[in-house]
Amino acid sequence: MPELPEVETVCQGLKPLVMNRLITAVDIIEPRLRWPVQPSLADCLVGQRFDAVARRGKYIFFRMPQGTLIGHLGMTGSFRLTRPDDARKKHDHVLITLDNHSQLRYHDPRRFGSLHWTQEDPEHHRLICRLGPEPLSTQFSADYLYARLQRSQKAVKACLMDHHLVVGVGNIYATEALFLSGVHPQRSAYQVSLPDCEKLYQHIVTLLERAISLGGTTLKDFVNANDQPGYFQQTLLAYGRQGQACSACQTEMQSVQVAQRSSVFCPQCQS
DNA sequence: AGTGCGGCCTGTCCGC
DNA sequence: TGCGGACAGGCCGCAC
Repeated sequence: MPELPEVETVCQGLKPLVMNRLITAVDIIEPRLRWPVQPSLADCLVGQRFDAVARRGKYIFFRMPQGTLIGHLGMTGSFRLTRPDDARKKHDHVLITLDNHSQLRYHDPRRFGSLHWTQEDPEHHRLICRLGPEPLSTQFSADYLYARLQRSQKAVKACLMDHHLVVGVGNIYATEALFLSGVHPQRSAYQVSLPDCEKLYQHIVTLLERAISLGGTTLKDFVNANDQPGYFQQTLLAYGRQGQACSACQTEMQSVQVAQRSSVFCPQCQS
């Protein structure tokens, strides 16, 4: 499942492959994604050239002269570069043919991802304009986190995963940051102290930065791989470890539902 | 206004 | 071995 670091890696990997390439054809094989792909997408894209590839949260911006293609990978989405005549794989939904005899393919078994074309500034797009700050920007800080948590009755984990508060913190990183900070996922947001916010902030940043740097090491061949990066799974201390011993105190890790997401925690270390 | 939940999907895993 | 059902997950949009 692509989290922010994977999306960042995807962007950096795609950039040299598509930059300045002209789109010569677009085939929409399966329009039923998270939102139906606009039928006009093909007409909009043909003749456009890739000016830039950028990330905002978990969204990818493909900037072109007359608009921007906004992509989201959902749970299982991926882009890969193929030859136009390569056999289509199951769940290859959108094929974008480039002028150098290559083809950019959007592949997504669960179809939780999306593709949108917009002519306006993508920052003004309805899916983008209300997003919170980037976690690795100066807009995000312990003080900001504290101020936002103070005015919420929700569970702290639900807040961390709320993209209107901060983007790019999914279930994995929220679970890990809470464990490393000793904060119970179900604690009310307004009961998280400033020192705890400083810990949470620092762990979120460190986790994301480390994952991005590790993602970078596999950057070269990711377009050919499925999106199952194994690197972070080796270092996960809480996510997916229910029933196992806590790495710090050996207490059995437990799991609760928070905002419809499984949340693993150590009942001894987190309160 | 803030919060909670339904729904969109398929691959994987489990029990029978 | 085959089959059905539960589960996982990002995130919008609706209902309360």
